[in-house]
Amino acid sequence: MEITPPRATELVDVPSAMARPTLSDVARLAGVSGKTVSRVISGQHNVSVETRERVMAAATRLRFRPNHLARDLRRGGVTTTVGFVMGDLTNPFYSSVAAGIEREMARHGLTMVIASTDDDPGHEAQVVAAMLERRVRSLLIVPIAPDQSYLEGERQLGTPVVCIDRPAHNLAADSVLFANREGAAMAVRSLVERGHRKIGFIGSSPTLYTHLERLSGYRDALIDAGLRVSREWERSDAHDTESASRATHELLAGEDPPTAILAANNRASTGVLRALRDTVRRIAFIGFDDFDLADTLGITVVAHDPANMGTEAARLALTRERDLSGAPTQVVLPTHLVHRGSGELPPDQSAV
Amino acid sequence: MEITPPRATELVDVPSAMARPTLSDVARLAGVSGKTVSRVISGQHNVSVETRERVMAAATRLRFRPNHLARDLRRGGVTTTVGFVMGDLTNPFYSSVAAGIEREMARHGLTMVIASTDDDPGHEAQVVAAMLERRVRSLLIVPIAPDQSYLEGERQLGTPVVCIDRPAHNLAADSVLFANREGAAMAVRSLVERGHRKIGFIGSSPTLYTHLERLSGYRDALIDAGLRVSREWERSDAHDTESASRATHELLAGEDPPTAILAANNRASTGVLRALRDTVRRIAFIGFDDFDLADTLGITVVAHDPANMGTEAARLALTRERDLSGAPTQVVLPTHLVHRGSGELPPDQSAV
DNA sequence: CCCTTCAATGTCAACGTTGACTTACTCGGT
DNA sequence: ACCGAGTAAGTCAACGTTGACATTGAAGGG
Repeated sequence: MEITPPRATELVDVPSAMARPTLSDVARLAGVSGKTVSRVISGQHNVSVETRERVMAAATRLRFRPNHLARDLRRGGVTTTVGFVMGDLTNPFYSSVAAGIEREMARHGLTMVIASTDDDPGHEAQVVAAMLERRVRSLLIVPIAPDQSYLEGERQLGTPVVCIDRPAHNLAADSVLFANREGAAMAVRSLVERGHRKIGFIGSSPTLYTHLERLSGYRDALIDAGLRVSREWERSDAHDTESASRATHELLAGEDPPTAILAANNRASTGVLRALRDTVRRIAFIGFDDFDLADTLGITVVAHDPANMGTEAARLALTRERDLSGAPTQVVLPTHLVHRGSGELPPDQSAV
Repeated sequence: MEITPPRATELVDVPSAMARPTLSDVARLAGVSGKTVSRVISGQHNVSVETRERVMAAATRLRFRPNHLARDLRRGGVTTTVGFVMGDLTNPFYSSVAAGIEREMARHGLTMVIASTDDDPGHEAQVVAAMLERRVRSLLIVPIAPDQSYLEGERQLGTPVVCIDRPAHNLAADSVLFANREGAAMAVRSLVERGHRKIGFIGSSPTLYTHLERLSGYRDALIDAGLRVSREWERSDAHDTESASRATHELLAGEDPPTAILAANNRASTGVLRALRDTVRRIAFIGFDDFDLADTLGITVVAHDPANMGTEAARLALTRERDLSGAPTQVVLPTHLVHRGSGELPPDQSAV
């Protein structure tokens, strides 16, 4: 008995992956030229109804999907994609910003590409390069590297650059920021009004713009109130929840501990709250950045709208496309104090 | 005195946006052929050192960025981009998944495109189409539409499809899921062990896979313990924080209120916690999905690892690329109970 | 009935890059 | 001096689509 070898057609009939149909495949099946198919799929009107239907039928049958790469290339390399470069997608602050960008861009038929620098300054240029090579039509970035001058050329070459949450270094780019100083100052003033004289500040990094601004606001408000500014009450090394918690413990274990604490960001807040749970003293607390359970927990915060920050950034980018040479715009979004109880506690007498 | 008209060169010298330099521009400046530039920038080795340096210098001078679109097109339309379609980027669960995908893909030199369906089932196909037209090399999706059969063709055309958190409907795709039933059952068993006989369930939607699985786990565990299953204690209409909070209040205001509550997801948890704050009774509580402050607040949860879910999904997609015809893989990631106090409260006697 | 106008469709080249091939040298061995 | 092998470089076409322009035929005006 002979062993029948598989027929060639059998092998051919089970392709692991057939090639995607192109416009020409559709054209052949519909019996028209490629150009006509092009017209149909890009919705031009000068095509007869019968032809249009025939083309549509052929396209559907072949499961044709126009190749956006080819289209963008032909149209001059300007894509319908915008890039967003941020530090850590896990941080709800950034993801809210991303959601705001995504929504606004989607309204304009644009798609968002995300890349994370993992909060590594050395990673920024690399991640940005990957986006530019994909010809994003604009670049929204939360700058982390100490210098963004390398983006000047891109701006000149027609790619709008918008900085989010922090201004760029050595680059005249549009930016969207929060009223950081004023927010921190409001928080301090509110605490002072409740009788606090010793207020701690827990922040992340002395090189970070938002940290510095908020710290300035904090100091200015203390000075304006005629109070003492003390380095002892300022911590700039709370990079994450863990270190913020530790910093809080240390602050409270000091000789002359504060009766109130201001946390410079959401991560720090989480850490401070964890630390405060272990203390019998009732420390007043205000956090910068609102968060999910803050209302439930009665946490007073300096609130703002991160999604709106994304929206505004998207708008700046879209506007900039139309006037590449104009002076950079800086949008400052308001912060406001949301009183929920934790920031309204009076100074704990046992701590004095 | 005559007015000198601006010289043509002056006008030309101030272009609002000059065209991006191409490979040929670099070639011209370096005095070599385009192909040689191509070799240099794509790191091929058969180029002399001097030529390479000359080309690099020219490229730098012109701020040349290779056009990835053109490259991908020439190379056969397979890009270095993967698509992630999810419901709401604001939900920390999804953003953690996204972070996991992004990280794993970045390790392989791939970029992630994100699009949100805004939890609108009708939006899914549209968003997916946009990605496929951009020729993402694989598609990771949190399915929301009642039917994904429209993706079968894409799979056949060589685009891996991986479903995240929920399986697809009418589509043989790889998927990554959590052990939902088991997680919910564990939570119930733990509550029963502490003496609870009446346990409430607050979930989001009777059409949602995770909801149904978790509800099944809850019911099964009750039945296994010989306890009564009552529709009165099950709520399937807590779509957001607000409604979860309301549902909790209603549950507790009932004739025979539960002494413990299981929330089916992080949004529901937030709502339940808000509602419980307004109650004098001490209700035991367990939430599905871990969250930032859960440890600080002493909230017992059914925990899992969303970032890992993203990582696994990315791996499935990468594996699938190499064997498009194999049977679908289903990865089930473990859930485990994290005891923190809220779930270990005994039944409140005043509530009996 | 011819000429214009316009709608429907087609032809061709180009977007920027790279794979397949070819060409021009150089070098070592005999 | 000659050949084969190897290295460095170049030529050309093609990826899938669309803009510019050309062609066809029918309708409408005089």
